[in-house]
Amino acid sequence: MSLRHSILGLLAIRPLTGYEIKKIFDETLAHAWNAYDSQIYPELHRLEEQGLISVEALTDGRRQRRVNELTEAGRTELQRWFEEGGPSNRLTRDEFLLRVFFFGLMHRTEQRAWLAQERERLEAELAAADDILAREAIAQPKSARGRDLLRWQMACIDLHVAQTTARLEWIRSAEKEIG
Amino acid sequence: MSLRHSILGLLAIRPLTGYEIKKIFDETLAHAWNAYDSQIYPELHRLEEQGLISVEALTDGRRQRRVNELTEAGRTELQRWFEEGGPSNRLTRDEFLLRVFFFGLMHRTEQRAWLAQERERLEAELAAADDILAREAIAQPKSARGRDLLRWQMACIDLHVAQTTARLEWIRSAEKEIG
DNA sequence: TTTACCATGTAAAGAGTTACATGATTCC
DNA sequence: GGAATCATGTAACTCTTTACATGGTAAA
Repeated sequence: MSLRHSILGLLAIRPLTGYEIKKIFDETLAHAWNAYDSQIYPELHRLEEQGLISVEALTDGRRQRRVNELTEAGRTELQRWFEEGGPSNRLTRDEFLLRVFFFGLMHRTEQRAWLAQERERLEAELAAADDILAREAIAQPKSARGRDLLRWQMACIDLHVAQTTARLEWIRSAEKEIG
Repeated sequence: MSLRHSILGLLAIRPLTGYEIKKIFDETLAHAWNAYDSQIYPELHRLEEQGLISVEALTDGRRQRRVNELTEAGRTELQRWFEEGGPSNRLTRDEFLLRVFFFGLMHRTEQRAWLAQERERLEAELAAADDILAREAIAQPKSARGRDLLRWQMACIDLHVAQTTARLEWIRSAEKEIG
């Protein structure tokens, strides 16, 4: 149930609409967790039903928005998640590694084509991550809390960058080896 | 549909029973892909229905085994997967990174406890990977094909180790920073 | 005889993906 | 007037997880 906690976590920072949540998922949180609208909106309704968030339905002019805010019960649940620490027993599922595992079954040309494609994809991903890091580097949150939050959010992207870089280097050396 | 292709890939090496497939998943392939028995057995039945594998039901004594073998159609499908290269649009879902993202919301003690727990988990994982690598290093496949297959399988684990090491180093530096 | 391993599944619930559906507002 | 963005959803399907269920064989 990490979708649930990723939403509760965002709402612990400030109240948000479903649309804003999706934007944060796509822009910043994408390196750690992401979800489709069609998963987010129903989950918000479930959270409301269970009293973990409260919703204020606004109608500015004729446009409707639902602002979601964490309740005390929601804050408690988030805290529980932090404390549980979680065994995180999830089985690994990584299509990239799966293809590498079966690389010996592929033809040389297929190997080359796939490596080149993945290299380009990862390079683009790294560039996008660098953009975010550069943009946030000039952000000057006013509160100490804001600084602390941002610092770890950036650390999360840093780690993702480090892992992606390891993968990219693996690709480059594999490309050299194959020739 | 990567479960399907991970199974077809294994059967391209040699015919296997569901039980053997699960063992390979757990021992070697676990670094790339894994699945529960309850997912593997039904998938084998679907693959048979669709003619991608053929099954020989054996009864040694009173014990039953179903040996699964790739058909020509199965080999074609696997080849299609290799060629398609795949956009692999999957959204990222990494509970580790998710927790890091929200680290600023956690208390110092929770941060410390969680980092220590994850560090131990990853250290154990690395040790297990090293075991496999050491075991396979002394394996001497007879055919050139066998050597090539094994080489990339080990490369897959190497990459997983590199990524895990990056994560572990991040944890260690985070632990130092928190104090 | 009991433990570890071999061997195969079903059922129900939960999570994620794709496709469909609608309409308002803002900026060029 | 059209494109981009704001804004919220439902339905159907697929994939994954957890729990349940059964029985054989080999070695200590």
